[in-house]
Amino acid sequence: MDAIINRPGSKRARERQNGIDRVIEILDALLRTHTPTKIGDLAKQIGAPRSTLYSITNRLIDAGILEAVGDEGTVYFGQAAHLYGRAYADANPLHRRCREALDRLAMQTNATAQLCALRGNKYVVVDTRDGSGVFRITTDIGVEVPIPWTASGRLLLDHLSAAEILDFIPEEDFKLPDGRVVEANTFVADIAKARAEGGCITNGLSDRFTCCLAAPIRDRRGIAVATLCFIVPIDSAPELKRQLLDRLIESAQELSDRPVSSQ
Amino acid sequence: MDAIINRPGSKRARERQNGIDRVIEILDALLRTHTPTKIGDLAKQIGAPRSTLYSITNRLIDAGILEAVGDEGTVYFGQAAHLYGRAYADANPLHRRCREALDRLAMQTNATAQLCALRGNKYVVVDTRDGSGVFRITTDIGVEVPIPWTASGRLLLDHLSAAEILDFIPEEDFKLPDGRVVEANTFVADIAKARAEGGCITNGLSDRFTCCLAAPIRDRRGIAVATLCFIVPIDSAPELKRQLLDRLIESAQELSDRPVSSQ
DNA sequence: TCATTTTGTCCTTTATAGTGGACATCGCTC
DNA sequence: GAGCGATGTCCACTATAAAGGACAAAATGA
Repeated sequence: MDAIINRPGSKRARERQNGIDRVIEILDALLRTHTPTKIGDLAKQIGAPRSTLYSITNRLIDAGILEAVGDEGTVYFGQAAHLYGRAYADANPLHRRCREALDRLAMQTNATAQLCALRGNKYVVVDTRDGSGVFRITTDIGVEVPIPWTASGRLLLDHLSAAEILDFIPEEDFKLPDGRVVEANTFVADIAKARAEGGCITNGLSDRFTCCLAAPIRDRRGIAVATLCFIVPIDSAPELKRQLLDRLIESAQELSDRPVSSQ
Repeated sequence: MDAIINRPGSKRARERQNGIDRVIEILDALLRTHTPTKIGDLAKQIGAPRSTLYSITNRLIDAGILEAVGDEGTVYFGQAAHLYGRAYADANPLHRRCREALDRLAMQTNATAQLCALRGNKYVVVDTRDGSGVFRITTDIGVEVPIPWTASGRLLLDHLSAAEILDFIPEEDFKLPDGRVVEANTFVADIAKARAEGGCITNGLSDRFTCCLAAPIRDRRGIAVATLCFIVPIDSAPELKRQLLDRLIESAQELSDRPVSSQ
């Protein structure tokens, strides 16, 4: 009722799956894979009979939600999916305003500006504006990333207790891509610190060369529903980082709802 | 096999509908309505039992494909839909290149530049760049418009015979919003003329104040899969219109595949 | 060349999900 | 307060769709 939580990847190995659930599994699998995929591979990935997959994907292709890509038997999202997504982005007031903020931030600073949020128990980039600067190690939109790998992740779990945080994040997500492990206690402390400071800076976390700066966008209740962030080279001057973070915090605050009082 | 045709609105009044078809109906209804809608209204629009709609929409909300909007019982597209759509737009090479072309065109000319295509037997705007000029009577992305109302429509049916064209377009779509009726023969002649000239200009068609300029993007087989267009005030100088159209034609040709030869 | 895997389609079976009611709550208006 | 429509939930029934094979054809590799 009040959770921002939906878990697309919740594993229930029912014997016989509902068609709608299969559709959802297919779409999520394609989003994870992030590349056109063969029907047979899709079937394997979601553990469904091939015959079922053929039947469902053909219907989705007819509807334009999926498209047969190029020459060889692979499918990916179709034009209808694009139209649905644009309808969402155009109608959602917060999203609209965030896009404008991203435009401004990227334009003024030449850094890559991103809008990030939770999807299930992962972090995803929802929108990006690539700065005109050369530096560009950017996560693709929609790709799920373990929460502890990110600065934004340290803000988005703001409202949870230490126990809830550790319960929310899968064990294995604390292992960074380079093999290092984020200590649970350190992570919880990071979150508290980020909350106190109203923003977060991480250096060389998800990869060795990037510094991520993030500030929270909050709803009336004070819960962080999204973050604005910058991606800059790790060797940027500390003063510059501080200055960029301040800019993020300012923008994010403008995008936040007034805490409970008026209305 | 070789048709760009999918008819989202094909009316089959089956007694008992498949869940997946219901999902497609729901998504298309929301796209048509283009606004958050109450479950009961959705049920009426697609002719489904309310109980079914509650069950399906709740599942789609869990998956993030739909979202409960604001306070009062309405639903609309959700964040997952946005992510799917971005995945499509980022992965589709033609779409990527078209976006860049739109950016350039809108930037250089200050006019509103659009990417248009067919969806079933209607015309839709797939993407837009609003020019910095004040003039802005823009169709929303994804909203279906009768083909005869548009300049692009006169290019997108290029490859059909007169009979096929008239068979493809619903009778009632020839009636313009102001009550005038586009003569079938005139329309077919318009298409031939547009094909010969490699572009199309319409004045005051879908509304009294706008002039639409369009040029076709073709695949290997020479079929127009999309169009680039400009929206300008109807009283713009003819030389300007001509100049803008030439620019469109040039860009559209660069985006077109080489006609069958190499490869 | 033959062996092996993958692909796309088709068919039968049976668990199940979409129906179409009923029902209790609301929020209206008169 | 009565009358009315809309809302959200629940339940039993049965048409149907997901399943799980089988099959031919195409692709792959040895």
